[in-house]
Amino acid sequence: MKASDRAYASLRDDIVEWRLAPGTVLGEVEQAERLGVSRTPLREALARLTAEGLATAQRGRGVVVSDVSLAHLGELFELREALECKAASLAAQRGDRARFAALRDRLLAAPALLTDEDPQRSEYYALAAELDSAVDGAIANTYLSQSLEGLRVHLARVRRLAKDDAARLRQAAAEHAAIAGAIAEGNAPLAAAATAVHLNNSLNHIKSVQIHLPRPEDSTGPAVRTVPTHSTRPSAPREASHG
Amino acid sequence: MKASDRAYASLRDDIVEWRLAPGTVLGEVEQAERLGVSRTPLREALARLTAEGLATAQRGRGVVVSDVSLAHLGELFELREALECKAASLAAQRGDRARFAALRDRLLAAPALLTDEDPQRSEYYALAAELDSAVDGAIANTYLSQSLEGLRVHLARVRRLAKDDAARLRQAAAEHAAIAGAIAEGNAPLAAAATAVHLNNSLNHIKSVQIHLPRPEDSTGPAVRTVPTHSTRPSAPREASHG
DNA sequence: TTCGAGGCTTGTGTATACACACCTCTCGGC
DNA sequence: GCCGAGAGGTGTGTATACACAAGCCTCGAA
Repeated sequence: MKASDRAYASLRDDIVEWRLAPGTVLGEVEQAERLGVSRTPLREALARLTAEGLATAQRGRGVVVSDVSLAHLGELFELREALECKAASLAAQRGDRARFAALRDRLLAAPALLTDEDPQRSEYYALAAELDSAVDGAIANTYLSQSLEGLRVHLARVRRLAKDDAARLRQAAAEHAAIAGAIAEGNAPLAAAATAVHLNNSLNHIKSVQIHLPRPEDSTGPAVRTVPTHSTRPSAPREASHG
Repeated sequence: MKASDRAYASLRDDIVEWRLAPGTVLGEVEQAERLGVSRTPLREALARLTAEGLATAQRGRGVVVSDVSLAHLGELFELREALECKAASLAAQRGDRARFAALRDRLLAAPALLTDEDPQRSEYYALAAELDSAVDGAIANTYLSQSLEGLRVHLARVRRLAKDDAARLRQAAAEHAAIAGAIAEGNAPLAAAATAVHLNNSLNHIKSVQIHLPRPEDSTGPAVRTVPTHSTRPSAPREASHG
């Protein structure tokens, strides 16, 4: 594997797993030494992270780990609603119904996975990822799939804010099952609606749990895509409204 | 300005303006010499292009200008519908109504801009860009704005396929005016619907004009985002269905 | 004591050199 | 005559050195 790939994967994991906190300055020399690569591949890794929105290039200070805040969370979920509702709708039109029916049944049985023996809930999250993957395959749209993929990186990072308890995960499993069921029935509007419901509940859950976040005022500006030379709006985002 | 920025901007323009055709191999040494920069900043430029989806990294052959085909166009417009409908909806909820009312009126008067003295239709496209910009400002969502911005690069490239005539542009202006009007009224569902109508008409227009495209079979795989190591699906996309 | 200017230090931006991998062409063997 | 292996060449991947810009600390003057 290329050194730049290793550096990218390592930094990406460190950010998603919160080993690198938001606001951390990613000095080229420092990170290059830490990861055991030279500055050239590290710069490529930083460029990819910046393009993905996990890091932000700041004038003079170099690249810093991008901020995550409740304010940005509303924005993130608005984009998520746009993409995932569309994806669910397309999957309902094009997907393999049997596959989604099977996923629905497994999701309905998911509460059994939430045992004390799996504190990481890895089995549950694997099942949710399987649904994501099935939707990806069903929509047959590279642009949309890759946008979703880019979004999921941010969502994995945000998951640490959610502090999902067993009750919430049971509810989420039911919501996922509803989505899978709607897709299995080929009911596109229902699939989109079920997705909207699920996202709304997810966001409300995170908001109810996480009232305060570190550094809500220092907005380094989130980014979900490469932005050539683009304005980073410092204003406060409004309340997200789903409907 | 940094050399990498210059290289990026230059290559980006060359691709969007079709001076670099799809499938063109962007050799590092060759392009570095052509643009008068060293390989290091050029590699950064190529990485940004690849992240944006204008170029695709191919194993062994380096980076090539990504392909554009009618098949991919349907996928692109599906993503566009997801993002722009959401954006229009949010703008209707949050936008400055007077601003959009003014835009609506100017768009209704836009057919007067389509004179023979402006074969590039630059005034018209500037007005359309102004609507985009107003929506961007109104939605107050950095994630969504940047996703839209990334999309517009591809749309500018595709515009060359559209061969918009005056009749189509007059119709498009009316559709844009409908969108602006719905936003001005604060009617979110109507704004989304008007956007869906406009996109559907745009896509159908392009399809009706461009039946055949160069190299529809050699699918180098489009990408609208950075993709770490991601599957490029070779299958043919289905018909886009809007509504 | 405070403000400003200048030098130092740190870090990014760029160029270039080197290593390695893959592709290709050719030659030899079957 | 065809297939395979090896050598050469092209091009990417990586490391490193150098230049420059920005920030900071310090020293001097008001």
